[in-house]
Amino acid sequence: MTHISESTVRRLSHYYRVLEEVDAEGKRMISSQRLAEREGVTSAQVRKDLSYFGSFGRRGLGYNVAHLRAEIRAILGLERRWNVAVVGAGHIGLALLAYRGFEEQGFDVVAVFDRAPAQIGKRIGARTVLDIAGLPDAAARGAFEIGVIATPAPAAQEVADAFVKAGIRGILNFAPRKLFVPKDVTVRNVDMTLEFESLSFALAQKTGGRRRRARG
Amino acid sequence: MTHISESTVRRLSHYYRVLEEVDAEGKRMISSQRLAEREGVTSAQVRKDLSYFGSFGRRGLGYNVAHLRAEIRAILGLERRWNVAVVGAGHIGLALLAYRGFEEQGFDVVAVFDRAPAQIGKRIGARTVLDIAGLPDAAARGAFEIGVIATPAPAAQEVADAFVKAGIRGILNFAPRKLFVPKDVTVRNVDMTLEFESLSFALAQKTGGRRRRARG
DNA sequence: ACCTGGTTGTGAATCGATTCACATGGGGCG
DNA sequence: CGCCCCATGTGAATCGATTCACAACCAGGT
Repeated sequence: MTHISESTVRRLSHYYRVLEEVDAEGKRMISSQRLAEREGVTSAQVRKDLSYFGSFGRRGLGYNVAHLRAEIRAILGLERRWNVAVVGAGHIGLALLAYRGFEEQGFDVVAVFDRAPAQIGKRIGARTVLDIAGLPDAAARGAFEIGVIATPAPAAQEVADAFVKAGIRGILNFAPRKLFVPKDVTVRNVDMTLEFESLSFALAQKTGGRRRRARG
Repeated sequence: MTHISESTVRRLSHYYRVLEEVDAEGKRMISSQRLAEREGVTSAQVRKDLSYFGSFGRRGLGYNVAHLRAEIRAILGLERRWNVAVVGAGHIGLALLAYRGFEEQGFDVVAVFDRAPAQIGKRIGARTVLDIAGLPDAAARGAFEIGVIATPAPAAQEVADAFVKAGIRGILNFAPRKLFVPKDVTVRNVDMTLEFESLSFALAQKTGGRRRRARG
């Protein structure tokens, strides 16, 4: 398949959400134009994104909401459920465990690992924090397909290496550190500090009248 | 100033982190090459990013670590502290409040708002959950410059509108919904479900041998 | 003072993603 | 049936970001 850009995949997720809503509103058909408006992109963008995977619409009519929704669901691999292991039982790890939204979308957090003896054995809802030493076995057993890194930055690469070694090929990284992994492993990063800094930059630009390129 | 792309700003944040580490390691100088390696980008990218703001290096020598760090700090607007208000005292809101990392980088969560009477008045660490009705006054008083939306999706746009009306120009949105704001307001989105879906897509591609463009 | 090895800063070239624009196909109505 | 309006799917054009490649520069050694 011609390579699909990350932006396209992200937009597909967005379209999927809009379609869920539109479906709930009882609408049968939707045009690329209206789908686009709800996500703040152009209609050509919507059509181009979809065209990478097939042609799902009907000229003159638009897209059948339920059908397109099912197609995107299949494209995104959401027809099955995915098991997720979280490493790090700190604040982010706990928030992930407490949040039910992922289960609704097909992602089940089936295990939590930590390194600190103080954490191991602790119960969190229905789950027990496991010793990180057990990670390779659990992964080998096929207990999960996605690994989440919710540790402090210094431990992140180490945990990533453990995931990779255990055969995990999808990693969600919350640690503010670039991870190096083989190219058949996919990493997505969520870095809230970076988002705050990005806002800080934008605000400083606006208010500060930031100086131009100071040469010399 | 020639428009700075979001990617450039994000990379600056990354460089800043690397410089903190390198500084802690006691190194005086660093080349664009080595700075690049640690973030998995090219040295030309590093130099180009920096060149938008000035020329901070010395040919033949590289960059002075402490100096470059200070420059990026200034560029990102991190020389001052920023006050943050969080709307939504659910799991994400609580995780943000519990995490100390933001304070270290200069972001103080000074207020938490919620709509539900059951939440209002509740104490969270040193803070008390406030009635959302008080948001405009607090913002008008200049109590905070950045707003975080940690509500369920249906409430997100409404909260964004309230922030905008109150003069807030930087919003961090955790709700899985596109926000529409005037163009002088900056929004950054953190959407964990979307990241999971992006991983799901990648994994499905790998294992499934996903079908090609099905025409007709 | 000159040469050598190293590194920046940046215009030009390349690459990839977005947008344009239109031929193609579809339904409804008279 | 024939006409009109509508909306998709997609090649071509555009736009923006990344990478290339090299002149300019720096320090240290001889």
